[in-house]
Amino acid sequence: MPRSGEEARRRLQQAALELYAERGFDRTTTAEIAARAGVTERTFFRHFPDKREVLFDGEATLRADLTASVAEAPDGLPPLEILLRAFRKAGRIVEGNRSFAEPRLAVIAATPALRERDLAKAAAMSDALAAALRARGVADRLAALAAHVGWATFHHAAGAWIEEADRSLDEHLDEAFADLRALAAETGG
Amino acid sequence: MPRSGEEARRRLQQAALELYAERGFDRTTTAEIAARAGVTERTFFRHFPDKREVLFDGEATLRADLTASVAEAPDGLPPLEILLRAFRKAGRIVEGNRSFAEPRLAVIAATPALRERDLAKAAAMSDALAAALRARGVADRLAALAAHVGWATFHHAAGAWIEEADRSLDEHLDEAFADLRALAAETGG
DNA sequence: CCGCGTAGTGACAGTGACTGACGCTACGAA
DNA sequence: TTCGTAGCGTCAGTCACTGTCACTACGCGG
Repeated sequence: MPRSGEEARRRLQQAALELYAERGFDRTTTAEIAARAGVTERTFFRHFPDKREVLFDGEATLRADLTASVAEAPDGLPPLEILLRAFRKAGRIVEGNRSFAEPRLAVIAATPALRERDLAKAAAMSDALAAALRARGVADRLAALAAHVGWATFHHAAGAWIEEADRSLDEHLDEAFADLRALAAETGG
Repeated sequence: MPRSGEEARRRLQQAALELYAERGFDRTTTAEIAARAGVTERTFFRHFPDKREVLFDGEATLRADLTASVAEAPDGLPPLEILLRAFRKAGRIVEGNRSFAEPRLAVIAATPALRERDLAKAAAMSDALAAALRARGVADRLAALAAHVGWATFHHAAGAWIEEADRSLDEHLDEAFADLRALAAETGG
């Protein structure tokens, strides 16, 4: 069949997303995904380590992009501002994949096993962002906290963007970070 | 009353923990766990929904205890203070299970699949604590934030308590929450 | 134009997690 | 004693995932 393995990879992702959305994650077999993509089950596992990972393929690239942005940010900015700029830049790529991101989020929300994987990815992302901040001289615990809260805020903004189609991801990002600042300004009680 | 299948359940947990620690999680089969516990593999899955869950059996009880403590706390206390008191009370039970908790943490830290489950349990715990706080009238987003941060702090204190045997869990809890207050008092940078 | 290495794949066998169904047995209540 | 039932054993089956080998289409140097 086709010489480029990248082609089969994309077909597998598309087929998996469709089937997960149609029948649900648990009632979809990897053999069915492979069949719809026009390959064998064995090829599925050559491209993806397991049945869940097929929905999280972009995470490694996104993580690399974000940490690179953090590293390149101008000096003198507070941690959350550095992160917001990185999110805005990466958001352009995310915004182009809306037709994939939308059903993807719905499927993840409906499947405990996928929510679990999503949490693990979020943790890995937080760790990577914290390391990138520390490399810029941000204090240890502050870097961890900023990375954690920052990613959670991005995650939240992305969800809001999916639900509210007519506004841009940037708008949702700005709003979410504004909410965060307001929340932090409250003196608790 | 049931014909004490609770006995088999405890033997299964003990056997699983031992085998995971000896050979590692991936190289332990559920059949081996069952054999060491003196039952069949089928019985393992009657007590636990999957191979991971056998290490997280106390979580539901702990969650119930904590949310009950939150509900019963006196009025007028700030959210984090309510949580700290709940953690102290629940900590007494945790402290009695040190011989189980110690190898358990080591195995979880060494196994990606178990770390994933651990994150999911933490998320469930945060949600439950946030709901308990909201039931007391704590504002929506503040409840979520306090629950999240509070549980993370408890988790951290429990880890420190495992590593440093000679000090009590209460001491570690107080120290962790003191650190948290200091961190919050810093005006960023 | 011709071998020749290699990346992507198909085919097949095998392991192990997990499920459903059925029957047995010990215990407790009537 | 009898009967209901909870816990368990046994067996068969599905499906996620892995190791291995052979094949085929290209890419490259000759």
